[in-house]
Amino acid sequence: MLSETLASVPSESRAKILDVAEVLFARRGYAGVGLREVAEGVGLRKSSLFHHFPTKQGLYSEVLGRVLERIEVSVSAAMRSRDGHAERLDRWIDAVVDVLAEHPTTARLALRSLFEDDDVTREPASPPPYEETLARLIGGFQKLVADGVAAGAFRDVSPGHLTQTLIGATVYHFASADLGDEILGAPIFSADQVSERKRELKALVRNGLAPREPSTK
Amino acid sequence: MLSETLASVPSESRAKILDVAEVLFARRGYAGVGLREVAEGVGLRKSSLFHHFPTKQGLYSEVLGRVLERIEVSVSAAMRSRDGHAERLDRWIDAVVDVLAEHPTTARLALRSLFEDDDVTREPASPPPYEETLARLIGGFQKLVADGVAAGAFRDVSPGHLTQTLIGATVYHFASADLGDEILGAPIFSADQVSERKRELKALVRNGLAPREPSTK
DNA sequence: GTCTATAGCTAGATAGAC
DNA sequence: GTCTATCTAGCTATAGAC
Repeated sequence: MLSETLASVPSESRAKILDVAEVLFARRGYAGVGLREVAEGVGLRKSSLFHHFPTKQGLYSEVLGRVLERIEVSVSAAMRSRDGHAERLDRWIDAVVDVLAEHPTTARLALRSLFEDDDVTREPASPPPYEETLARLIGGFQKLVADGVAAGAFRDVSPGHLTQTLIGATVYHFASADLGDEILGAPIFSADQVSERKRELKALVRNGLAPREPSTK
Repeated sequence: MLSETLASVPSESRAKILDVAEVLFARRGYAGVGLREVAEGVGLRKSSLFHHFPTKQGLYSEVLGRVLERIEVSVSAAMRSRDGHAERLDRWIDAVVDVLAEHPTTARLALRSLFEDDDVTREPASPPPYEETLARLIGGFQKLVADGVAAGAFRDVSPGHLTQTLIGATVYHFASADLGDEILGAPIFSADQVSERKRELKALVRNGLAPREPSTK
């Protein structure tokens, strides 16, 4: 237990490598980044990286895993509440937007993990370790929507399609960088635009999912 | 004029190269694809590609250009109508979903052009030729929303944020491949799921953008 | 844990025969 | 227009000294 605690403290180099690699992989993807470039960013020689990460694939997997776990921590914390379905959906949006807005790398890497799935990590037939995290994240959201529909809090939407829509609306948005800035006319990562993103999304979803007959209220 | 018509007929090899490259670039991105692989798919030797496309960057730019023009043709045809704002928004969604659903490569390449912008084509400082097409597409949609808001057809949403949301909801959706299939429990490119995508999106947007007080209607 | 050196390979691109 | 042959440069990864 004690030794595990000590062992789980990453060496300084290891943490630095992960940080540098995260920035580069986010920008240019797995194939677009060379380990030489990573090493230079860290201040090491290329071959020293192999002491900490035996393969490039392994490094990439760990980078993706860290990012997805970061998202899951934020989201699962926000969904523990016992509020109504609409409120929990609001909090899901808040949590996802906040965690994606925190670091410019997060959404880009998450997006790559969502649509590049098999082709980057394709050579080893083993399933990537971060897929489990991803499945939990998506499953949790889908259940929230399905429960809300069943309870009559939302109109009869397809949980799967709404999931896809909200992933696109959050992850794509914060991955869009320069183009997003141009479309909004302001930096997407600025505090103003981040909170406006939350407001706009929550309003669209609240209105879009409201049951047809405003029955009880 | 006549010579231009003749010259604009692409040689068979040229067209084949573009087709093969489109599939590969969609799957693995610019850096992830080697020209040897492209040549093999076409049935040529690697060096023969350079007769048709002097650089890899040029080939990639042409592939992206074709894809974005394909989208623009479909979308601009659908928006020529003189209907109301809500109806034109419906048609925009129909057109975008249809063109993205037609070929599995389209959305993936479009997505790459949207969020990888500067980093793939980064070395030559010249602006990529397909950016103009992209700007027209996005500008057209933003104007439609802004006009609809000004006319009172939609509630007071941010055109920029809605643009981002709908790009994500359409382009990301059809780029998500295996994961999308898993989330929907059915192939995203199947006819059923394509028309359900249209229904779900149009319903969400119609309800989500409806003015607060159902005034005139 | 970091280094130098290097293996082994593939990349994009060019030269020139046919 | 396609080919073979080749150039230069980059890549991931390994070996072994310190």
